[in-house]
Amino acid sequence: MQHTEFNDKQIQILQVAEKLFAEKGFDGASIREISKIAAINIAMVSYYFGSKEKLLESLVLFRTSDLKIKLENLFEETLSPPAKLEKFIQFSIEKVNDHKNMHQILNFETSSKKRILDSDVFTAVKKANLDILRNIIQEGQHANLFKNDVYIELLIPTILGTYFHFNMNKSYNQDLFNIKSDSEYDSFIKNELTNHVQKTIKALVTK
Amino acid sequence: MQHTEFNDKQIQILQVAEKLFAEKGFDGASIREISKIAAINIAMVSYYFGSKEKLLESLVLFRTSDLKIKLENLFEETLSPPAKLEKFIQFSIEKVNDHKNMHQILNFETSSKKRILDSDVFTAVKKANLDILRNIIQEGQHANLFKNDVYIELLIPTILGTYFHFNMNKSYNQDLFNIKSDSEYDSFIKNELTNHVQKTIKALVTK
DNA sequence: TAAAAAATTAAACAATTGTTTAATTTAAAC
DNA sequence: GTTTAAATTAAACAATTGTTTAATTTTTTA
Repeated sequence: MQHTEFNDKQIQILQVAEKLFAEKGFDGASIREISKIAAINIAMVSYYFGSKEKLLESLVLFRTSDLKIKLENLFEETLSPPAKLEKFIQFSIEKVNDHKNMHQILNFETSSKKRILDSDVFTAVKKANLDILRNIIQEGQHANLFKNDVYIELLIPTILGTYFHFNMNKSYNQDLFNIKSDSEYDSFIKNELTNHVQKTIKALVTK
Repeated sequence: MQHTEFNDKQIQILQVAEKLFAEKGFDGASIREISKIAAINIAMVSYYFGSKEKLLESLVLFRTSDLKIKLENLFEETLSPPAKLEKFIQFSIEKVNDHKNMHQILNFETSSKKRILDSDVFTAVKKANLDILRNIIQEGQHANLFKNDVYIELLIPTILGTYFHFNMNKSYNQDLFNIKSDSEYDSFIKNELTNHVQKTIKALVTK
């Protein structure tokens, strides 16, 4: 399946598969369960996608465009480097949180030694985002606002790692921060956590 | 299985299981494969542990003591708060990296909605470590070295999240940082990455 | 409306899964 | 040395897995 043209029923299957793969892992989610929840016959998965593995590949293909964070225009804007940096962090966390199920799947699959996901696309996306951040930092350095010894490549692990770690320990954090609902959790990420990361990175790079 | 007394053969099985669970996930690793690599009969797993799920529980029990980072004495030492903070970060990353397989399993299992791991032990360990960090920060605040508006609870996600994110994108990072071997990767974590996290946290909390 | 294509279904398929059995070997106890 | 317990084995077990079949229904095409 090379093109990204999926019909309604296929999209329905992909959405259920995304949820279950994220919740139970690729091996933990069965086609029968996916079919049941998606309210389709078991054979339809093979009919549409060929196999379970190809279903995963289709899902990745289906979501790939969403993963491409469009931040290029951010660099064009007439904002100060610190303001750009703030926005970069906010948008990054926001985007990743919007597609948390897909990222949960990718985090497992890319570190799993069972299946090899063609990661060229993700590598390209990651490198593109890194370049944007690099431009922001360098612009700030030329403006004499940022330090010159910033390890730019390690900023991304701190920005996204903070988010991922927070999300991977959801129930623990819900207890620790007294967060009761899922929407409240999302709100905490959008406000407190994002703010924390922004402060952290700015403290690190600002002169 | 309540006590932590495992014989040699049991430990052998647990070690292989830990490796395969980490590499392929709990559902992705089969008892037959574990048995084959551990060079034991398939029935021995049931004989010793009861079931595959209980094997996982035993594994968690087996490794739980290792997860308890003994940092209490660190707080006793006559070091400056910044030095203590540095050591806390170094020890934390070191310990987690030493038990990366176990943490890989736990990261997946605790966020999985399929099996519910009794996480009371981990919660206790996490809270104990958080208390140690809290003490260090507060000591630094009293000494007028650290800021007063530090969001202590969010420091851990940044410290460990940076590490986890770096490890979850191993092949990408090996390419990005031109790291060729596994030992070189460990060395990078021990030096560059740890140093980056130390700098980051210190920049955030230092006045 | 008739023919062709696509979609959907229930059933069967073979392979793999975790688990148990019952017999045998090894080790420990007396 | 005999008896008892523990360890180990190959085989069978039932359940679940992903996948395919072949028949049927629905939709599209002409």
